[in-house]
Amino acid sequence: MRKIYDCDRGCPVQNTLQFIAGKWKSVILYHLFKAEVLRFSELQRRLPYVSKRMLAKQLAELEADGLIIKRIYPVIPVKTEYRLSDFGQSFQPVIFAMEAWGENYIKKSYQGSSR
Amino acid sequence: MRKIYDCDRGCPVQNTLQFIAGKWKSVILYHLFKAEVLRFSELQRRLPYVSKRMLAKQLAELEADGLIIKRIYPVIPVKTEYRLSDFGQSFQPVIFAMEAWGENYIKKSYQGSSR
DNA sequence: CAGTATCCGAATGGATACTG
DNA sequence: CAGTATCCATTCGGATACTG
Repeated sequence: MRKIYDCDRGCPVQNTLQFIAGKWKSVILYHLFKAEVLRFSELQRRLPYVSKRMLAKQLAELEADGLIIKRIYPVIPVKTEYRLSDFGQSFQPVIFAMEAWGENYIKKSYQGSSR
Repeated sequence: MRKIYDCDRGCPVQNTLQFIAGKWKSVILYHLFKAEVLRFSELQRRLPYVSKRMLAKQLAELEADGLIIKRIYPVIPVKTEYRLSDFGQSFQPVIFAMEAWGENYIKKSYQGSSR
């Protein structure tokens, strides 16, 4: 993902994936849809299994692709905030479809045998 | 993806991703939604930028997870067919949301400046 | 606080050759 | 045809230490 040479420009799904297929991108977007605004440390708390290094990298890519907006407050210690851009907002149907599937899956898993 | 230790069991999106986050899985599913049944070679033609090795691996994982069904015909040369299982079908809303986003993106890209 | 730099082992994935 | 096996370069990603 991200690289143009491994993306089929004619395939709609590929076009979508080039933006959200990063290892943790969909989850980051999901949390931003839920919370509107999140600081770096708040994202860390929501994704405890993701290293700081990876989180920073995924956020940088999302920002470079224009899905999220980073706001830095020049205070000490530094404070940053991340939120979805309009472009990022446009992925709502995709992320919410994932959420819906996952919620249904969890529900069924608790009711008895999964799938 | 795939590994339990990098999946937050409480996050719906993570639950979904553990099945479809493989590098080419969503695209494979997408083509199976479109075509119903596809042979290995037909999938290769639809994903020319994916190596045979990778395609086989992704298909094996999708089958192991129960999203697709593989049918082997004992003829020479061998013939195999892949199709979605009911479980695989359940991802339709997710895959179609990706398709819809991608189609809209492509349309806008051709109309003028992208995003 | 919010990162970045460096080191380094682990995993990824292409190319090629081989098989029933 | 539909894979699998092997080799090997590249990338990934964790741990740790450092910075404005």
